[in-house]
Amino acid sequence: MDKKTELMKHAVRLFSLKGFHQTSVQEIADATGISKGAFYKHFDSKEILFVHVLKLHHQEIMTEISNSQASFADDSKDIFKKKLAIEIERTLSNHEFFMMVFKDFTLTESETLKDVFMELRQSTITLHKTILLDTYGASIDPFLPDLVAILEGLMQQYIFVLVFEKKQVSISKLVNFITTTIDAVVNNLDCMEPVLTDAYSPASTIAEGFQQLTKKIKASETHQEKLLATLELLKEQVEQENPQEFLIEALLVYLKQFAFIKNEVIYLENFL
Amino acid sequence: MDKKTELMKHAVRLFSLKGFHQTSVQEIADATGISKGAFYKHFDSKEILFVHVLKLHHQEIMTEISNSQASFADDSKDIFKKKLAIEIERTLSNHEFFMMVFKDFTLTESETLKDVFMELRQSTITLHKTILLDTYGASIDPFLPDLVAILEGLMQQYIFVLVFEKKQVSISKLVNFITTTIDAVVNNLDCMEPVLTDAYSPASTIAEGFQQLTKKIKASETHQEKLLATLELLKEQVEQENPQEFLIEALLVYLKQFAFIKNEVIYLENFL
DNA sequence: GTCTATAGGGAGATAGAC
DNA sequence: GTCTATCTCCCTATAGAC
Repeated sequence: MDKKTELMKHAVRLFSLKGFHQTSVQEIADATGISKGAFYKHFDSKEILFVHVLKLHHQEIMTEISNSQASFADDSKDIFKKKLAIEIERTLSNHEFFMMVFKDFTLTESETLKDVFMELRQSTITLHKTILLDTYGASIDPFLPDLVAILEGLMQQYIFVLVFEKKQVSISKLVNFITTTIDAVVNNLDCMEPVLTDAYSPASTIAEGFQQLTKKIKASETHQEKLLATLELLKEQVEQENPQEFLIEALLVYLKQFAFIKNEVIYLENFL
Repeated sequence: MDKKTELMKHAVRLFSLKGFHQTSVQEIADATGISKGAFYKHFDSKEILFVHVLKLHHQEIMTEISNSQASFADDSKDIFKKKLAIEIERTLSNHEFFMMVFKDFTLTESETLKDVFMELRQSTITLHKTILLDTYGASIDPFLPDLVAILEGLMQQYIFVLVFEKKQVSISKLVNFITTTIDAVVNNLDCMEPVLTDAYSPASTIAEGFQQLTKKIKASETHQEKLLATLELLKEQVEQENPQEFLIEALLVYLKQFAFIKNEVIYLENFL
């Protein structure tokens, strides 16, 4: 194999593993078994190497999609699906590379930052689950993870496009569009099969809700004991055979007073 | 204002501007008007400062959504829309900060890398426009940019979720889900108003198609002159009052033989 | 709390011999 | 083409005086 290709192969691996900035030319050279000085005989800079890698990846996907052959039985929608499948498969099989952006950003060394990201992400997902349930009712339950994915995918993509293309659109127009899109999907759920079935069951959902609340309360600085005791009592009641409804309600109202856990409480409430 | 808050404010601005890794503690200290040494009396490390900033941002959005008041006339869908609007507005108003991930990744100094990203992105969008048109027909035209956004948003989000939650799902199931989702949206377009109306017109689309092709051909190394001449002839024919259809067709077939511009040619073909 | 000075460690890129 | 040695620069974080 060509030394240039070999360098690129090792670069992809290292970039994927540690991110672009966190990978030094020295490491790439070491992995390939040449010196740093020799590296610069092949590529003028680390950045140019990266550009080559990027273009190669892109070209490979494009070529494969162009060359995908339709069989005679395929209608236009089958072809559509085939092309999507190629793009998704290819991206997934190089997913480390495409996730490099985040690797580069989150210093993988520190676990702290990763934990923070996870925590914030979980909190956002809970929020979205809650507002979807409140709006479309409990019948969407089996599709909840998928609908969250759709909602978040749409929001992120539109924000991205608006920022990058520097477009000005009215937020209300955008919100209406997204809502109508989700309406259309929800109305069509009968014909669909969920993709993100995370071993979904009411029991596990309730447990998850309690767990999140406990975590959040423990992470806070105020009223820890009081809130944990409340939560414990609530758990007892919920698990009892003859729960006292008024007590559960009262405890929920009480918990909701604390703004920093309000979303989590509302989420839990949906399943009780 | 508290020095700690002041440091955070300047940090946000600088991180947004240059990315996390590209911003040094020295710069943050300078902006705040203190020395680097003093910085470390307030935050143990640059990373901890960043964690504080992240959490603050998140908390602000969450609090605002929790506190959003519904008026009496609001039904559940109005509330849904209000909450989405808050989230989108807030994210957009801090968009520099949320785009930091990319700032951090793409070295803003070098224009080369930015250009490459743009070029690849454009090429991907063209591909998606093409396959959407091929599948759903020319009637979706006014919604094309929106449908591309939906398609790309869905694909990216699912790839992200699958990778991050380390889930295994069959690609064909996912592809079916995405396709059915888009079906539902397309069937519902009558009730919708496009958001991304990029001064859309057939004429400008054709011009855009030609421009992309020219660019791509000029960027390549082989058959430049031949292909440019073909393109020029095609342009002439298209702009003529009585175009010779067989010639246009022949030229398109000829151009499509060159794999590296095949997608762009097919895209252009849709509008001729 | 704030400063200056400095430790201590990479990084990207080049020079020049072989 | 490949090596070693080196230049130059910038970084995070700390030490110690005030």
